[in-house]
Amino acid sequence: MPELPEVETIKNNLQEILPLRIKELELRREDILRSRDYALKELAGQSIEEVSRRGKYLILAVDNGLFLVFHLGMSGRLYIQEEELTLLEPHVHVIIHLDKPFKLLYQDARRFGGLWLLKDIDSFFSRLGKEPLSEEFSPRYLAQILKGRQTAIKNLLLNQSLISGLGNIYADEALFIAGIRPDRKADSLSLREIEGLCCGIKEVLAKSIKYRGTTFRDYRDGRRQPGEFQKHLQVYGRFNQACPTCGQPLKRSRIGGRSSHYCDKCQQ
DNA sequence: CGCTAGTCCTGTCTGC
DNA sequence: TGCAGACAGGACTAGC
Repeated sequence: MPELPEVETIKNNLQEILPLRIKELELRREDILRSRDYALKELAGQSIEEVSRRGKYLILAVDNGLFLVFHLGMSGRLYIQEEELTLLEPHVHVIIHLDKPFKLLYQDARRFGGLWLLKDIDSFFSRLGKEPLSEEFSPRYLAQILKGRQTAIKNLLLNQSLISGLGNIYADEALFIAGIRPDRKADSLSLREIEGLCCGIKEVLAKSIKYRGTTFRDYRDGRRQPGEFQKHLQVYGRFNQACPTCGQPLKRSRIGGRSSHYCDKCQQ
């Protein structure tokens, strides 16, 4: 699914077309709306002035203080389509009709994603951990959240209440950059390894944003274009292929129910 | 509290 | 070609 770099890319796409005046939000499947602090009708005639991201969530700020929050789950897409193009792809669950020659579509085959209509986003996002690209996300913070944890480091990187925005792809890539096996107990990392991991996380996320995210299958950006970072992945999805550093075939195993990709030789 | 396994969905790929 | 089963980028929960 879209992880931090993919959601950031969509955010950047949408920022270029602001402001967006909403004519109507058409909800084509009720269960996509996860919770609601206000009625859909309140959105009519309002304008979206600001788009932001928190973890893997995309936040559209409406000018009367309301918020539209999307999470794209595994297969969600949020993209613009010309207004006169009435033919819809399957699984388009939300259409935001705009005062412009295009509309904003939310498409999600697996429906793990969803939409929240919120008045107070602070409490909604209070359960999320630090943003990995922020200055606050430091080796010191990482050391603090690893301390005493017996779970595999990979599991910890995916825990959104500790670090918000990392998913399976970038967790594997960051661990490879840092030379740390994904099944290492979190508590067993040295300070040096923690520093390397902190750098690795920031590095891989920043680079992926530069390449507009990773498209394995489903992901598309706000213009419905695939990303390019899949060409730069070093371990994810490369089971049995040569390690980019040492040439040995890469390994794959299951950690916390998720597939993990790593090099037996380069990661300790 | 920490952690694991199961669950929600559909689409795609693999192997028989 | 058909079909069953595994698997997929996430996150919540029940239960130990």
